[in-house]
Amino acid sequence: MPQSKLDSFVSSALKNVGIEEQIGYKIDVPPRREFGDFSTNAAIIAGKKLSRNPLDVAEEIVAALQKIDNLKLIRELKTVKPGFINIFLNDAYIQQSVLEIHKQDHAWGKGDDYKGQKILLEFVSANPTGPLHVGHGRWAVIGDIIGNLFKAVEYSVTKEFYVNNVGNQIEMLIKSIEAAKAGKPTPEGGYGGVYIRDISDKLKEQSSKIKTSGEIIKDIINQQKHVLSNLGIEFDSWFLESQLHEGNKIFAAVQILHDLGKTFEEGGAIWFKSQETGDDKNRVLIREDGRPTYFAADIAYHLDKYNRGFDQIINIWGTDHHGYVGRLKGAIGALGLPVEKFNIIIGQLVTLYRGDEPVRMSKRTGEMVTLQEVIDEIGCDATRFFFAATDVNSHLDFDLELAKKQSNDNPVFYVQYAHARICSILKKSQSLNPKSEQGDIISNLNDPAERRLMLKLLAWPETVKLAAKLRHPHRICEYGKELATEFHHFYEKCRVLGNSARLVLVDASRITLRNVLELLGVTAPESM
RNA sequence: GGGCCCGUAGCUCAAUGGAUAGAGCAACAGAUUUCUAAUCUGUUGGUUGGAGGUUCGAUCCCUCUCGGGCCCGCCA
Repeated sequence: MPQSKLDSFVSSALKNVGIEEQIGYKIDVPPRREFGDFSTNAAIIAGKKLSRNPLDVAEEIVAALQKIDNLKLIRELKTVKPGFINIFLNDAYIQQSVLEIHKQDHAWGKGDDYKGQKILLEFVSANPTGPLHVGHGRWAVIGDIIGNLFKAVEYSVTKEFYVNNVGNQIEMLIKSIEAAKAGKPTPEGGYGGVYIRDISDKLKEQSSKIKTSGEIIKDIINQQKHVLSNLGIEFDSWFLESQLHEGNKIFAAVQILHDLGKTFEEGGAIWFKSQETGDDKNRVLIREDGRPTYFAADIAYHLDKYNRGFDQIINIWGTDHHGYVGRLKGAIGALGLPVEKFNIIIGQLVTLYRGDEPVRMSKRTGEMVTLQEVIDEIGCDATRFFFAATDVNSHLDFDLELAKKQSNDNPVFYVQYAHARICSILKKSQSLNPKSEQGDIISNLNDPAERRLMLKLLAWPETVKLAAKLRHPHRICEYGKELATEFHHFYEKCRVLGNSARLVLVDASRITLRNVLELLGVTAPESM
């Protein structure tokens, strides 16, 4: 597509001015239309490198580009101000590229940049001590879409959910349920809330299949799975912490650290020398009473991930775990594993509001808004789009009132509406115009609105590539909104029915919008 | 006390170091004999928290500062 093609042109033009290496220039869509369809700062950077006037360098690059392209892709080149090169594309090239969209159809936007690389993506990993809440929803959606982005660039992705089904929290859960069953108050540090009562009520029923603590946990996990599936999310792998205990993998991992001289004993406990890796203090691996800590289990878990042979291991964690990042990376390094394969995406938390009032989540009282309630209230599509549309580095204020209220002019509907509108046109065109022919009609697309729409369509593959590289699902949402805007604009300006070239363009828009929504896991309705 | 993230229009958020900082919502004024008005066009709205610095160029990088969120367990 134009941008990647221009990129190869510019990089070979740079050789003509004596720049062979990567200098980190960019090819952008400029802020104003009169600056061209694309622009590059290559001459500015090259000028600095060569200690020459950037404008002179720009002229030379332009001359080289003209020779390379031979007037096929580029209609005009302009050098401006500090040394930008503004690029105007040939209409014919843009028009022909639109035909490419039809050929690629479902593959349109996908690439094979990372073909064959195996990647493990772990996210959500909520404790099986209660229902998923709104906060989990953010990671669920973000993780799922990052997974889709990775697949779009041909990573082989495994989506994994780690279940902490061992430890104090589980014991506390069982105690809380037993207390509720006996009509006693919630124990100190225990869990409250309706779901605890639900479980204890179930336990009282003669017919209930749920009896043991293992079954209680399993039931909670199944409920979590169910909610995720209501959001369109299926994990490839559910990794139970108990597997590590049963397989004796935790002690094995600690043994490796011990053999490498990374542990010591003090106060009856075995410690990891995490201070050597930059931690504030050393951390316990095996407690005084012989039980391993969560940290030890997590080390074993990540060792297991490495042993499964992934090229990249990625975790999505909330910022409440950020302090733990260095420690775990330190342990991985201490094991002699390649730390650079391991990346943790830290996301900011969701603050829930009901109007102006923040809704405090309390474990104790169990006062929380569950993910399922949100899905029930605003629907799967809106929930996904809402969580995906914001950079994970930003705090997200989730106002339930607003989410409900907006459900009618929520951006997701704006994008879906464009798709539905298109389907309606195409349906109508079939009855009016049973044969839509090919040929050179595509060259009739000369209206500015048509051109803008075409250029936006052609930006799709680059958008996917960049979003995958930066792991930024929100860029896909942004693109969806922009494309919908361009389409609606085009629709107002240009009558489609009876115009074969425009029908081709509309169908290309349909394909692109559908692929956008597909990547986001949002339905692409044919009517609304 | 130490660390991580954030601060952009009234509100919710965009902007891979680029050109005159953009959308949606809200407010105001318009557009429908016409392919879906869940749409479009226009107006109002900004010292990018503040002060320095680096750079041809800073919302973005560095230093300081103010404000907000989160973390600093032999919890998970």
